[in-house]
Amino acid sequence: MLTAKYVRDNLDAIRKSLQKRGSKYPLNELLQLDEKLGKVNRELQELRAERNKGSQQINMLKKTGKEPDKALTDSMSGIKKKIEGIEKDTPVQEARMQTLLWSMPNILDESVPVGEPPDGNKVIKKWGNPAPKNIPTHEEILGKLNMLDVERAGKTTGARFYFMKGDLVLLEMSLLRYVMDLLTKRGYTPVLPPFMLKKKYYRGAAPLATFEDALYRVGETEEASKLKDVEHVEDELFLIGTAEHALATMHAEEVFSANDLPFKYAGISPCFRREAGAHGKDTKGIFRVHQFDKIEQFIYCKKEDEQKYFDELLGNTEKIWQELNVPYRLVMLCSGDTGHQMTKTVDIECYMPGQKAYRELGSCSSAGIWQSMRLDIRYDEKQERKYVYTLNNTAVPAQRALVCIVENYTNPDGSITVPDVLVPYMGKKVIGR
RNA sequence: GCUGGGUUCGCCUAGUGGUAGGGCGGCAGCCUGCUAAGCUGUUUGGCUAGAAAUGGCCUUCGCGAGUUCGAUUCUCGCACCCAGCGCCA
Repeated sequence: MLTAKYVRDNLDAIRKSLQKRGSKYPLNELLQLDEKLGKVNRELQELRAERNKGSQQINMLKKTGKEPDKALTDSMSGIKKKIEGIEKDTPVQEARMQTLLWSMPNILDESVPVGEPPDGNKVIKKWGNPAPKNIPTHEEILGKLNMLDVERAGKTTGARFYFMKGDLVLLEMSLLRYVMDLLTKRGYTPVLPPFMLKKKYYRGAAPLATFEDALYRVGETEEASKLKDVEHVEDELFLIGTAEHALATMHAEEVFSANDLPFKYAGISPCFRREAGAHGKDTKGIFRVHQFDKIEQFIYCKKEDEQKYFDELLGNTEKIWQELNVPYRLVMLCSGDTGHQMTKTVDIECYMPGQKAYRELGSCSSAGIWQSMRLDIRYDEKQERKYVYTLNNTAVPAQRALVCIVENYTNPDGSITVPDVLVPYMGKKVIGR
């Protein structure tokens, strides 16, 4: 549950973090509102205590067969009126309070460098030897092999959709199965989640702003369409933008014993994104699309294990790209680039020889307790009940990874060499020949 | 879509217009002494007093509204779950 108490208890850190992010979040409004509501709450508590006492008196009298006298019933109805008077004014303020709490950005980790992208981001590791190549775009290469058709998909569905065909489809399946096998060996449970979530739960996994420019809405009811502005309409579904969001909601409203943790999941799902803010960027091919398949790693753990599992998640992804033999680098995102609900993020960027640039192929983040507070996911340890820490990292985004493999493995004759680790899954060493 | 049943602490379950009880599990302690058991307490969230130990109060029976001095209980609306029927890959 989200409470103002959390804000009071972490006020210094929150204030510092908001400043670091350059956020316009109205913290002062929240604090003033909290003070006001606190006062009202204390007043209400006293009145309720009085009411409960009076009710007990009446109860005792009735049990002994007596009726309460007029003085008592008069004072009781007086208290009732006072309570009703106070309660009448508070819902609007409380709703505002909830809005403020829900929309508060996460507290940035100490290690996040201050700055704005792209200059503020820091390269923290490099692997492999990037070598630029003069080659056609992936769309041309795959188009010639009759494995990719974005034109027909553009006609039937729209821009940024695609038909993948032939061995390219099998290559994707090989890639996904290879990654899933690697993660399973490392103790991750494969999960095929629902591809849609109720807003009530989705808003606990990702900030509300996501709904406008990133998510597709489905299953709108008549009531929902009439009451678009009302927060409490729950009967709407949103297509997931990533399995992370489904995996975060999977354990909503649960309490674990400390011994049960951690939970390690490998979620596999299509991802649906509106890409509203990306006009003109990566418009060719399947590098940036509205629908793509992805395996996502997700961990629920105790506070003290956060760093350990962050490193583990990152290590898994590094292992995958090392085995695929693609040069990559790790980039620590700066304060201006770190997502609203994350405490810190390290991007993995793979080298694209054709584009002659490193491109983002995944994001490893800690959400701290941002998600678990909103989704009520806790664990008991000793006498205390604590919020679970949630971490997530891309394992492999299939379409983007295929672009990367095509650029790295394309041959002069137009065929594509299958990476060694995928050969057992693919059943051949070259496709398109 | 229709009809019926349900939603109570981490899990299971009782209950009633008047302080929400029991079991299991967890945690803390005691006793004991050996591969386990027994006993006691505790187990929604928050406000408040105190240096602390520890108190006091409010809140909590899916959500919202109503009736009432008082609602977990009665009434109305909503959500979700389950079963059956219908439809269906």
